[in-house]
Amino acid sequence: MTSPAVQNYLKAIYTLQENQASVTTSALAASLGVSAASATNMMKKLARAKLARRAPYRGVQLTPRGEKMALEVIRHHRLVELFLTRALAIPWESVHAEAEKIEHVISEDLEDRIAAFLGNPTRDPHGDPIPTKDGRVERLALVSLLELSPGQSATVRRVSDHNPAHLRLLTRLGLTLDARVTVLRREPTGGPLRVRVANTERALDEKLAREIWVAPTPPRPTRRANKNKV
Amino acid sequence: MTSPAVQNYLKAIYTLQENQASVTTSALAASLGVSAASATNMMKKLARAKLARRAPYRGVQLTPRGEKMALEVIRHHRLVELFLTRALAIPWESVHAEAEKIEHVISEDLEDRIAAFLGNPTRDPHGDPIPTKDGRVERLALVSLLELSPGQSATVRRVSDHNPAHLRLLTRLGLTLDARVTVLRREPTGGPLRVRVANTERALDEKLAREIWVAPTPPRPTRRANKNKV
DNA sequence: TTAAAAATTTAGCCGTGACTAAATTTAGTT
DNA sequence: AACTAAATTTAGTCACGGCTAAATTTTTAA
Ligand SMILES: [Mn+2]
Ligand SMILES: [Mn+2]
Ligand SMILES: [Mn+2]
Ligand SMILES: [Mn+2]
Repeated sequence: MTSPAVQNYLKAIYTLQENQASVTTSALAASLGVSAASATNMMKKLARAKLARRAPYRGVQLTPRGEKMALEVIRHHRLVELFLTRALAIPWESVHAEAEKIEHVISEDLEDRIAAFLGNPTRDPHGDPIPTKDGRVERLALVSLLELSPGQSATVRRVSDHNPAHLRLLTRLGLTLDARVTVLRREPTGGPLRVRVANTERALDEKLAREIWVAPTPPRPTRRANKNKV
Repeated sequence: MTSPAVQNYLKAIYTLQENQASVTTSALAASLGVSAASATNMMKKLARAKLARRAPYRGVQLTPRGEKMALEVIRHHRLVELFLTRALAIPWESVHAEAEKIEHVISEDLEDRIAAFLGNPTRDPHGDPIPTKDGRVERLALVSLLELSPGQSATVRRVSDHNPAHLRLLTRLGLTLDARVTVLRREPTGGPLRVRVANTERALDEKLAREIWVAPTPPRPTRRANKNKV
């Protein structure tokens, strides 16, 4: 019923809304690689369809209906990604591009079968949460690796999936999901981040480090009380 | 590069060419559920693109390039069908509709991985041959079950995949691929065909029987020479 | 052979989702 | 407060792939 174009706009708005409450024409246009005029057009269309609210010159916000539809597409996307890695052993840097197309064409029935096959998973291959069928998403409380201070340890929980080259690099560095990483030091502004992964010291480009999301390990307890783990 | 619409027309022309050398505007339009005017338009476009030759009022024929492209889409379709049955146990009556959409969006790389996963199969779940990557298709020498004379036995090798209800019925009747079937008798014109499958007598609608393609079993050898099997 | 019927093409239109260029509004200076 | 720069919207266009209605060609039947 809704076209791939509409689905892509909804998805993009949803994602951009994680940072800004209202999504700006130029942000949306940039995110989709489309002219500002095209974005304006579609924003109006979404508003007409009650999928978004729009204030001219002020951007759009998804309505509950729009958000639900965005989450449905995102669910398709992430299920397909995970399915491709699981069923065909496709590397994590390649699944995004395929899912970007397949997400628009699978039926609800196929979605359900894929989800069942995967055991109703909650995370995609890059650590992104998979929305439930009724449109609920876990909100991950993670920090970028870049935000850790020297000495802090953390576990990799999510990585950006948009740049295949980055993902290949992360694989080579051992920075895959659930990997333990310790920040050693930060070189001068804009310089690389030095970290230790699997007992090897690595230098991470700031751009790359920003795409790695981690759960910090609580600071090593001081002396007594060593067994307060759950 | 080529749109889903173009791919669907190429596929339809290819399929219709199995019967008529030149594909007629109305046949094409009917096969795609589109107006004759729309078919004419696209036929011109395909001719312009050198994917088909066209003589006004006389129909179209695929060029070698057009045929190659048609076979590529058909390969995608049949690989996807088989993959869905194998990887997700989706019943054979449901895979066609899904494949009809997915065929247009998978990359060459994904195609290759699916083919490898399936062990480079040569038949889809309905017995249709899967074209090779370089565009070769096996031409099956089968006859419709309807054409057998009473007493003849045969093996089911291919069934039409377009009608899910028919496929479900065939499953219930045991008329799946490689099933042995014997024609008992034909009721008066238009009447059902009586057959035996798995030691049960069944009545098949003419319409249904026409969609079942079989390899006839050579007539029972007379007396001597009973072991000439390979 | 000719008239009627059927098939095909042409003409003109529409919605979708892009685009560029121009107009307008908003945001940031001095 | 007034300009200027940046962002956004409007206006107008395009390709695509549909459609209907009318014109034309081919086929069939009288
Ligand atoms: Mn869904
Ligand atoms: Mn992705
Ligand atoms: Mn291919
Ligand atoms: Mn099929």
